[in-house]
Amino acid sequence: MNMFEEFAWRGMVSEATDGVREALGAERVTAYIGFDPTASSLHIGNLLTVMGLARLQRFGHTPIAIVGGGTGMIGDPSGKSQERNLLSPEQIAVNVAGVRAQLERFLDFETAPNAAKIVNNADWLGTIDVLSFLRDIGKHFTVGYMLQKESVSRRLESADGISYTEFSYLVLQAYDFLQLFDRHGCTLQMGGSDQWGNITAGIELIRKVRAKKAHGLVWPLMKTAAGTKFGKTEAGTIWLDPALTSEYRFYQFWLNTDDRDVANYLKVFTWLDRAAIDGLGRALAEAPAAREAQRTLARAVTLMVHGPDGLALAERETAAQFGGGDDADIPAIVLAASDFAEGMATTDFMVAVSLAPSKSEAARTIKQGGFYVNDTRVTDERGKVTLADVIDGRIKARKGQRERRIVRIS
RNA sequence: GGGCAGGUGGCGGAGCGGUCAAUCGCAACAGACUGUAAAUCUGUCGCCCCAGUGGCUACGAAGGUUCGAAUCCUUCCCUGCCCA
Repeated sequence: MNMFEEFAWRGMVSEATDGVREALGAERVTAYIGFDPTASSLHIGNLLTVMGLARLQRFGHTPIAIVGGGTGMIGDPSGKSQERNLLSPEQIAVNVAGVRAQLERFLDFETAPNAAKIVNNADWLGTIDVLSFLRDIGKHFTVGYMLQKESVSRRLESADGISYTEFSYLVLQAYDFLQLFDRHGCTLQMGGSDQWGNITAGIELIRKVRAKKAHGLVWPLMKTAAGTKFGKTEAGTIWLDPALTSEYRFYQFWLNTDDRDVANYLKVFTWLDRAAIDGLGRALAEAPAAREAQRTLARAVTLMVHGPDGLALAERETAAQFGGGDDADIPAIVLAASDFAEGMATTDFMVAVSLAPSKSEAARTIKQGGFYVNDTRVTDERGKVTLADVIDGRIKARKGQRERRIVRIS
């Protein structure tokens, strides 16, 4: 099975240029994917992209990750309904460094002959002057062509419009492809299907100025069965950086995967082969409550992202949170005993342990019967938490069925 | 530069002088059910308190009219469409 077929069965081919399949089967290809440095950490939406590069490398091809230090200054209109806020150059520099460090965990940058590379498009976008850019690159794009791009046309039809800045993005990304073609012999660009327009623009540019054929391959945008955006939860984005999303939360995200999505996720986010994934699909159909498939998914992805120690941490905390484990494995919040000398208002307590964003909300949760101290439902929203609630130096607090906190009193 | 239409809560979108902290949908939160799933049903969904026919802040910004303004007027900022 060549790489294209592998991608196809994993559901990672949405559109591809003619000849990609043959090219990937016959030769050693250099391919790239872009990463937007909009944050200092990658999130699980990017993980899909990272896996694309990692798979590419395993098939003997050479992956290039391009960190968009230049294009990040502009903002890609694809898939965005509104103009983006521009980040400062300093912030982008910080983000580029963070993203680069994370990528190094997934790709092999050492082993020849197909070691991965990371490049920053600020290297060429930051140095080209306006006149050269307009003459040498801009000349190859007609406005009509650009207007036809879905990313542009949709924004034109929206109430917000599109600025000249974002309108130009397409050309910048096309120029990236040309640069990588010239510098690294890169002939394939991959990405999510929202990138198709940008990718084909690059292919066109290479054809026009170098008279060479380049390729594109995009996968479908990941959606959840429930129709929500993949990778977002109530708590926000799931980041790869454990400082932003703990190993436990990361693991839990995968464990809570909808039955209908789990097979797709296994294909995309793990290295498991077809037989293993089919087997897990059967297990899920026969014993859905066991959630064997979800468990395998959560273990595999957590191991890959956070390593064996991170996985162990996540599993210990899971055991503690959902029975059977030791409470000591749940990170405790420390509050001073003096705060409780005269009792702390329950609503203040909830805010202090971040189980409620405001006292009003805390009071509401209590009224609705959603707050528990030491597993006993609290009924008085104007009551207090006192030292009498401390058991073995700790207070257990819980909102709803799943949000738990261990508070250590010192 | 001219004309027209707009800027309302996380999003979409009502309201167009008092009864508006603001209809409704989505998202979210709690409860029931359950498999830490989905679907469904119920409740909630600006902040604060001494919890009330309570206080405060908020309908792009700043002023003004009025007993009273998200709603009227003025200026400014921003967006879309059309014309130049």
